Amino acid sequence: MQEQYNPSEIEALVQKHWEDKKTFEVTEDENKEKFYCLSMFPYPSGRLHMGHVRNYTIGDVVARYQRLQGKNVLQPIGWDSFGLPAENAAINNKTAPAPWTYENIDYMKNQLKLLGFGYDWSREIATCTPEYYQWEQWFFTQLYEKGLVYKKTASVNWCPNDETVLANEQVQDGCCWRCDTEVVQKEIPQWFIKITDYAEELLNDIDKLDEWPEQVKSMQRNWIGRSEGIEMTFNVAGSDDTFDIYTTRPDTVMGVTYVAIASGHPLAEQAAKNNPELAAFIEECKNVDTTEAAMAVMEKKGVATGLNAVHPLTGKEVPIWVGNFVLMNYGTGAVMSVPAHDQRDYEFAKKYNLAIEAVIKPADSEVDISEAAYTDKGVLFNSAEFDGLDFQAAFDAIDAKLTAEGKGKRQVNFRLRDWGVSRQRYWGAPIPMVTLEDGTVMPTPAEQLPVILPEDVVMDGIQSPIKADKEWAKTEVNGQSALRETDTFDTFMESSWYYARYCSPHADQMLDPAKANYWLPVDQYIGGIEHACMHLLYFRFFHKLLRDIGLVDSDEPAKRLLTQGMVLADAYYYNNEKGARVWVSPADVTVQETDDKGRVVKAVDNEGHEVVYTGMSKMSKSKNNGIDPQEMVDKYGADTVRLFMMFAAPPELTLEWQESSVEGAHRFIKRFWKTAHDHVAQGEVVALDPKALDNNQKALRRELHKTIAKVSDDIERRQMFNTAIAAIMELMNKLQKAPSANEQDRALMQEALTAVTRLLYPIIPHTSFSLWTALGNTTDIEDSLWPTVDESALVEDSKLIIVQVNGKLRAKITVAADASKEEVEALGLADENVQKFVDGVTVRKVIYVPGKLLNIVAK
RNA sequence: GCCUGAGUGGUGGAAUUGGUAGACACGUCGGAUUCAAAAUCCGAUUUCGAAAGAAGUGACGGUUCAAGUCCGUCCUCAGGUACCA
Repeated sequence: MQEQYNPSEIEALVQKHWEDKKTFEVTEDENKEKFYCLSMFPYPSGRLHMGHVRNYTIGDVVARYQRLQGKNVLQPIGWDSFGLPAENAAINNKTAPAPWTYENIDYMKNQLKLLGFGYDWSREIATCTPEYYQWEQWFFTQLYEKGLVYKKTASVNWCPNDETVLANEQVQDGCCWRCDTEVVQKEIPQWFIKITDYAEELLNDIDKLDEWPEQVKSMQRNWIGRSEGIEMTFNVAGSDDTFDIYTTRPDTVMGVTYVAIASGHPLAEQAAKNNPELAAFIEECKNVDTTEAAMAVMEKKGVATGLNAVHPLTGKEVPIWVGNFVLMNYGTGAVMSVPAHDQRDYEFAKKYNLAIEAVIKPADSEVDISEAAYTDKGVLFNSAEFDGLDFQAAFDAIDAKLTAEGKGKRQVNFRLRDWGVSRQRYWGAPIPMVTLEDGTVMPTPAEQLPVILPEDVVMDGIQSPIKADKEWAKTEVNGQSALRETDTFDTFMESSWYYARYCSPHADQMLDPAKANYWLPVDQYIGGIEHACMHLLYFRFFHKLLRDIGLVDSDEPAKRLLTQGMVLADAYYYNNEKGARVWVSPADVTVQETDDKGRVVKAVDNEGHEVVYTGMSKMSKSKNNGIDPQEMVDKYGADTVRLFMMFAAPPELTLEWQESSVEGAHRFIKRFWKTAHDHVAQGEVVALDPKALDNNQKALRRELHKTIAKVSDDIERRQMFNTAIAAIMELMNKLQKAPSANEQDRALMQEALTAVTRLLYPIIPHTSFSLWTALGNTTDIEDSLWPTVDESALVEDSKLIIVQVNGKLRAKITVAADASKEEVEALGLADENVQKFVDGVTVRKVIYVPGKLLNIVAK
């Protein structure tokens, strides 16, 4: 054994051993308990950043821990390799997305290997290969046959200058990020999958996810957003036209003073024919940013159509307005407005001088709507026969009346919308649909799958190469000439089923059900909290689709979920001559001035541009603030980086990146190495005889076994790797100072070091692998078992009791472990310092928490 | 705007079920070792105070023998907000 800790040498040797021995390649084994540990696969953006290191280290810690529990552990990895950044990089670097992506995969794969993650590389998949996406195309055609796929028009961001569709991320302050032209909305036909058919099940099954964080479950419940309400029909006065609205507050319906419809509503278009002001407003609405956040904060505007609607209950006429806040694609494209009891309607009514009629008041007072709407539930008034009813009674009565008159019905609605999967981009899986000469739209026939995406293309930055090349779409189906769909899938499609493909990555079908059912569901899934709603919902949805097509047995894809907090870093940009933002890596920025709170006021980059500081944000390609771990790995070794990352914070917490304490992690490993070396250098040890230990040795052994218990609990149940490491550090601090004078001292040290080596193995596997052998073990540490707690070593004969007077700490006393309340109370009251505080006052009450605390209440 | 989190020393964080606030580290300061330095080792380190003690977990209020933890109102930051992944 070498005296000096030399990480680069150790890590290369151990990694080669794993590779030669195929240590982490696994097959189905019915004789062993399986454990499927999965970290969300990376987008191959170029280099790993600290968010990846965190994600994959957590996964590797869990996988290696479970392996030492004797389980058959599957830990696969792959690449979520379609997506927008590849197109941008291709344009900037004058290459094509495919070679850029494959180069990144090669580079990042090597980085993952250098970090020593125990992946089964034989299962590696890249979603941009036809071997993968062909099954997604096949699956989509199956969903089409089942009636779960349909086409409708939906709006996209359109840059009129570049004549291209922009992602939300590519729109900044309403303008194109490349040319700063104002972006408009354009309606185009797109494919949708009916996730809403599964809304109820997706919502109900959240209750089965008892090992998912409450945070995620709560976010998903709200995202799905089940509501109970009433859909009712309004007639247009003086015409046969009708339109529907949905409300969750039917109790307020008697207070409707106007209705608002979307600019794209047929009634609006009709009314605009003879109304230039309205026509202009509808045109203006086309430029409204339709993202939810923008819609919520924008100025609410409207124009009257001149039409009136007939109130379905009162028969009174109320004006129909076009509102920029109503969208044709969501709900019915029309909303009823009750300004007295809805704040948005209230502000709108005030602005345009529309009537405000209160119909709800608190149960025991009058309602005041002079300043704002009264939005609480209450009791109806000014509501004819419904006066005096509360929310639920009014709901039922109004429902009954509308139903009886055929003007409305009770309905459950979801906030969740169907999943639009069409993208007008090149670097994605082609959507396997064709349009025949006669206009028939149908799935690509099975024998023509996969629809291969050509990789040898030139990106002009404007149009997708498969749209630009008019020949690409031409094909023949059923003896007719036909045109292929040139849109590609949303990349969330690929990431929705990769976990299942890993179980049989080379199967010549979507997945091999026997293998999938052996490994699934995933036992531990790990990924960023930013995926709480979208990816994690699509992932659950796809599992149910796979189940309903007969490929898997289970209802949910993952038993346990750990959502890691994001790694944030400072982000800076400057505007180039075109007005577009250029993001600068924080590594290239010098801060010149900060305010009194330490916030950055002035900073410049290496090229002298004054840059704008936007605060801490998620490490990402788009903001160019990812910190590459490579430099740290080169300097300190993978084990130090892993240890540092796990020690820095608990996994769920957001981590604001700073490199300062990496030295401490490195020092710890060096001390661990030296302690082991010094011990081994003293030669042979005898067997430990617990009965022969003196009190100091017993105390040290108790610390050891307490640490084993704590570390096991911290890793398995709590998933708090930082406190597991802190506990090991505390133990090591004691071991370093432990004597080695006699045989039992050394036997105890041997027991401790072989235990600590395994406790640290999940976190610093290379170092532990080497020390395990150095400590005289003849098999690999991967084939050993996790240390067990010797309960007899934990027995204590005395306990420390905290003594408080009126809740304030006044003494700490040591009592026999089996002391009664009375004994502890007597000892506590007898304490000199306690006496000082109870002297001259009456003891009113004594609270005793057994084995822990005594609180004397005195006045 | 809405949904979901977070806020504790100079810094990262600990306090697991309401029971010693600041574990474990980083940094800083002092010391040992050294011709000197690096590395290493030892000690101190929430604030005020000589001490006794007091104050203290984003702000304000409440519940309790006891609150970082529970309740209410608010502030700040982060994530998501359906085409970044």
